[in-house]
Amino acid sequence: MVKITDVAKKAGVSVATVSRVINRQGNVKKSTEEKVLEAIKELDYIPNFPARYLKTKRTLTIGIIVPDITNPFFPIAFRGAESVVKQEDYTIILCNTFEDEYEEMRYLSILEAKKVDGILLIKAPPRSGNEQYMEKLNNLPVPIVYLDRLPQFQDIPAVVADNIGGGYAATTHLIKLGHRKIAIITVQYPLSVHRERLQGYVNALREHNISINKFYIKKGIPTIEEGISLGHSLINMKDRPTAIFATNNKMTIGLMRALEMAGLQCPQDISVVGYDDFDWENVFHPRLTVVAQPAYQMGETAAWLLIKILRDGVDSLPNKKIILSVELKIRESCGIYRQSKLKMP
Amino acid sequence: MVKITDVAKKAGVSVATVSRVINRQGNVKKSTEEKVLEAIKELDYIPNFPARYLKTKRTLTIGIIVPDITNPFFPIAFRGAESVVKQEDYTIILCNTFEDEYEEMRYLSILEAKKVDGILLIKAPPRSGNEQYMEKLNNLPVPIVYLDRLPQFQDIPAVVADNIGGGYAATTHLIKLGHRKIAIITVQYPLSVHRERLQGYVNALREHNISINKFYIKKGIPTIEEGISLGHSLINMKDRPTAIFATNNKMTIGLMRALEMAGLQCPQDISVVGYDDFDWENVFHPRLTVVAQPAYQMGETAAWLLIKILRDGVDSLPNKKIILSVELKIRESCGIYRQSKLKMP
DNA sequence: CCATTTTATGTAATCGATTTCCTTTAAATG
DNA sequence: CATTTAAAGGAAATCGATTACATAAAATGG
Repeated sequence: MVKITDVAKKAGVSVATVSRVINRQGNVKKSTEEKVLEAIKELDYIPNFPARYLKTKRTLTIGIIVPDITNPFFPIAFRGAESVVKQEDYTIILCNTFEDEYEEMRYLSILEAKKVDGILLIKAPPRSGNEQYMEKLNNLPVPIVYLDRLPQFQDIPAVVADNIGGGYAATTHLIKLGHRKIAIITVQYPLSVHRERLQGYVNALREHNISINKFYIKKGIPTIEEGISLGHSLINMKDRPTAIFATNNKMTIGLMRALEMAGLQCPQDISVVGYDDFDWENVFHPRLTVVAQPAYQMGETAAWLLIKILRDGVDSLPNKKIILSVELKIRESCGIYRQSKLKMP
Repeated sequence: MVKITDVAKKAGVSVATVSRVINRQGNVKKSTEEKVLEAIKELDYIPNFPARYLKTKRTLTIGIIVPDITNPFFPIAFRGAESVVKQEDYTIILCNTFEDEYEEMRYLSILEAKKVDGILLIKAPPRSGNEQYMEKLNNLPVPIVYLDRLPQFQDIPAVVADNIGGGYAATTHLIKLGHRKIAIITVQYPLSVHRERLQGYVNALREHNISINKFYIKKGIPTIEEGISLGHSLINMKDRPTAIFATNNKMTIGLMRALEMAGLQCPQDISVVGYDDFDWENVFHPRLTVVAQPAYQMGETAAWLLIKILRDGVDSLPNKKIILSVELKIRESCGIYRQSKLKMP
């Protein structure tokens, strides 16, 4: 492996000079700079980052911790983040936690040991009895920006979507179409995202004086299978809902599957609002009406925040929490409610 | 930051002893080991990886270079790879190239500089006039395993899917349904994957004595927009094909959109076979008949290969190239060809 | 032209671990 | 109990960069 001393020897200068050229700190004569550059090219020299870290304390690496990279929301957010950090020559270590806080803890320690310059964290649901971990999280030696999910109402750098607004928009849309029996399929984890979407749903119902039926509120883990099973349990209710709002994309897929298995047509027999907007949702049928989150922009913004913190410190931020708005995309999975058309089980 | 000397001081031993305990090299008395472990816990010490690298020459980090993480194939492969490397305590730097070989070159240099232990490369299409880069790729100082795409027929460690088989299976399926006018939408990049899928298509047609209509072979870049545009051009042909095989998942989505825009029903008016199998494809309509690749397993296998190389050297491999088989999933997007039902433009 | 300032370059310490080599201590052996 | 052997632990070199400090060379000004 060619190292800085080799370059120095070849160029006939000291390592200090080579270093100065590489890090363009000035105070190098034009002609020597050329000699050094020449030697670097000749030898195909690249500085050794881990060695460099020892003095500079920077790795030019950040970590992104996500619950599940196969959920299409996260790759989009990842790309958003990557697009901004690459301009500063950062590179990203990607970690999957599978919604498991222990995995998150493990990865966090590793990232700390590997001396990443900062972390973008999409939090796994907190486990009860693990409060001292939150304590640790708040005093991490490395800057951290929360993305999408806010574990508690704390004043920490974070980029989130307007989840209350999303839940509210979806539910209001269904109410305006005449639905009164509106169910919700959401996630049971103790995370802001899900609390807030449910809150938006409740707000909308309250505002229209629709009483809240607690049996219409189904919670589970965010998987397709769970979507199927919760979908089934709603379909099989005596007083079956005429519309269902699913607050998670994987559960939405499961719900659609459950409807199909039960022989129910969407939107004729039952209306559905899903969450997140992906390419295929506007092509295959039924075209889903969804709450679209600005996934890419969320990633960008979070990365931008982190870089700002890295550069100017956390106190330089005008406001730590950034809320991005969502958009209801009305397509074909919601119908007008008409008593006559409703099949009962 | 707490370092090994702090631990040594606290435990009343030398740094050498602490190091021996951490790396469990033996020759440490039980009682001293306990003292050291105690001090480590007390001080919350984690070894500094970049510093450690200087002596060990290992970062416990690998790089994965993908063309586009928002294409659902890649997150699945990523997870497969992660699932195996995490057992060896590796962590992954993920790099997106956007099918741009220059981006790939840039990332490769960075990964080299950051001293990753190995690289999993899903190649961007080679640019002409960039042959010396392939030369470099073949003599990289860091072990590399090719995944999915093989730039040339070389004897390098690689894990690929049976693309000829995939193209053949899809086309044969359509032929068996009575189709004779079978078009293909594929990718123009000079990569094995696409060459081979097309080869499978050609093989199947030849085998059934169906002449190859070069106007039925459409090539473009792998995006939804391109799928739409190539779909349009096929639909608008005087002698419109009765079936279309799309060899890329994003182009498949575009194709479906084009059919819809033209008012064509699938499978009644035209049959479609797509590529790759994702959750939603079995739920939304038309349910696509697809060639399913073992994405997760491909990631696993490639990671496993890489780790084997890291452990035992590249010469320890029984065979460098591993081909995994694909599966034709027959669903509802292909119909039996009947002359009478065919609408002509 | 010389004193002084500015610019250019080199020497050596340093970052935080691992590891070789050596010394000390303990255990085993006859 | 003396001697040999094995186990335990420490001192210091080392990995490949950056950088503080020292010094040499060039530029500037009177």
